[in-house]
Amino acid sequence: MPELAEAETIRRDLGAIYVGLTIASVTVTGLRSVRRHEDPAEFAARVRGRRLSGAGRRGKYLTLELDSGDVVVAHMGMSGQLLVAAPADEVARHTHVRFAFDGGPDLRFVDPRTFGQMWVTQPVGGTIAELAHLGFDPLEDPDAEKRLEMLMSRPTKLKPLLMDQSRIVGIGNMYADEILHAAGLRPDRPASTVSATETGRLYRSMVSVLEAAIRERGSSLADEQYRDLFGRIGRYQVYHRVYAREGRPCPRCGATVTRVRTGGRSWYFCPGCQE
DNA sequence: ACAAATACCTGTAAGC
DNA sequence: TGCTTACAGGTATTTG
Repeated sequence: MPELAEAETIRRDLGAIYVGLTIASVTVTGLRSVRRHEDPAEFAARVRGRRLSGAGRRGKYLTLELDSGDVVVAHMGMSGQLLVAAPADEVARHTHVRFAFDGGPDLRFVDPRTFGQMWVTQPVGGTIAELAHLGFDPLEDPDAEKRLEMLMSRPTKLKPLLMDQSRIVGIGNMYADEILHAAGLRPDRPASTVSATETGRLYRSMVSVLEAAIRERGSSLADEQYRDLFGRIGRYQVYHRVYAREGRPCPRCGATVTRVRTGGRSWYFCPGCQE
């Protein structure tokens, strides 16, 4: 469930709490969460006893760098949470993986829908093979604006384009709608019809929405499924202008926010000021 | 190349 | 009070 802003919030807190600490033990109780490993014991054995040397992010994927050179890659899927816990704390329902640290709190992976997963892998020349298909980061890549411009020659509709992780990473259903509203562009607009001026606006909207969302520690919706490491909800949902606001007035032009369903997914936009 | 539907799961809310 | 249905931020794969 976390998109870029939520993953980035988790990454920063993970780094602050756990980098430098050694993983004392790993307990896997949910086999599906480590499904890339044939044997969950192999995952645990490769991680146990290693010191965490860094906490990174590639799109919505979190990367926990180990002193062995291995990297634990984690994706929250729709419902995954990484939570700090005291060793004595009761183990919550749907807890699939537990890490105990020397001189630090436990880290627990809780994921009811089990779309999330984690695995350990060895990067080759700094590249994680399983993440090699991912596109550019809208905030981290210094050439992000130019790369976005290059994508605009395609006939693809803007929303699926923004959400395509092989082109741009980190943007999901929610932030795609918010970014397109901020840019004043309809989600079904073919990218190839977007002018240079509009592309500039799209780029700046992408940056400003994502940066603001990170400042507010991400978005938690009505179900409050997104939680940070400490179990706290985000604050950016307060600033949402179209997402999950069907039937309400657009804060910019007053027209009624519309929802259309396609591909089993909801698209929210304002028919008044997005063109 | 692109668009839409489906599969993978569980939990919750809404409707009857 | 049940029971059924729709829906939920993710990715990957299949079908048209």
